[in-house]
Amino acid sequence: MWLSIDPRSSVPIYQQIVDAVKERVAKGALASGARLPTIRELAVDLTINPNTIAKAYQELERAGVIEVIRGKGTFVCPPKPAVAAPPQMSALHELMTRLLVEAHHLGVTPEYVLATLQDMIDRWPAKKEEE
Amino acid sequence: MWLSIDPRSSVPIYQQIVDAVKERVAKGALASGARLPTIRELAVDLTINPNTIAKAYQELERAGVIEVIRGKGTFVCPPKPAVAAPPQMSALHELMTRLLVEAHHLGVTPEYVLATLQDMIDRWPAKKEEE
DNA sequence: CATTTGTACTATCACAACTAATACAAGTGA
DNA sequence: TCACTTGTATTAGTTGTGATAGTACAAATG
Repeated sequence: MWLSIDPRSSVPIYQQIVDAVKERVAKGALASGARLPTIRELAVDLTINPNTIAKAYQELERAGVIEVIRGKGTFVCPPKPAVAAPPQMSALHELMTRLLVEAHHLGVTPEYVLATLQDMIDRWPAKKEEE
Repeated sequence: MWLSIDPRSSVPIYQQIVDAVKERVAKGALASGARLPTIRELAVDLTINPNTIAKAYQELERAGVIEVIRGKGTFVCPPKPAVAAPPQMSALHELMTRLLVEAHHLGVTPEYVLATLQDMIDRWPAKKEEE
């Protein structure tokens, strides 16, 4: 299947699902319009409660990542138009601060972080260069 | 004072303390050798239970950020030597992935993330240029 | 040796995550 | 229209974590 969950992780199951779907969409592994498994299917597949899947899907819908249609299923939303600095930029800012703070305590220089991030972007699966 | 805690946050209090201290150390606001408040002082100051502070300090000690000495107090550890790629690099890798994934769903381009991070590094309080 | 500082332990409360079971609502498709 | 599929809602119960409270202990200071 396309999802692996660790029930023993301290990260809630529904959050793991949210993160996994977000990452797959961002990397292009789940294209716009793709259909996700139904709540009941996924529940059987991962042997977890349907309510937990439902919670994850609701979270993803609030984030604007998927669209949920009763009787049909759930689908990946079209990508947002690129924006320079959205109001939620502070969330990204916070992530970046945490990144630099963690790096500092691991003895990693900011320059190395920057270079590694650049490299990661270059290798990003959904790169548009070849389109 | 030097710490503000939000008891209503979903982030555990002890975690807020850990994050705040780590950030201050990384930014140079808490220099190596600086003495932190005693557990009991902080507990009174923040009107929270001493056990909670103790938990935060233990976590910080495990992370190698502070050194705890009975009868004396707790002190900021000397900085780690700069390293290219430590074994814990995967933790940073994960943070960077999350950063790029979140950016994608906010409609922010990787290039903008990179530029903002560069800017953030330039403005980092503990910059060594003027030494 | 009194004091200061951190450590350890046990009990208790509150809350969030998860499970479970059931009933309901809305759209599909013949 | 009607059986079916799909998501939604509700209620109840279990479990684990965070936090409080109180007490006792250990180690270094001066």
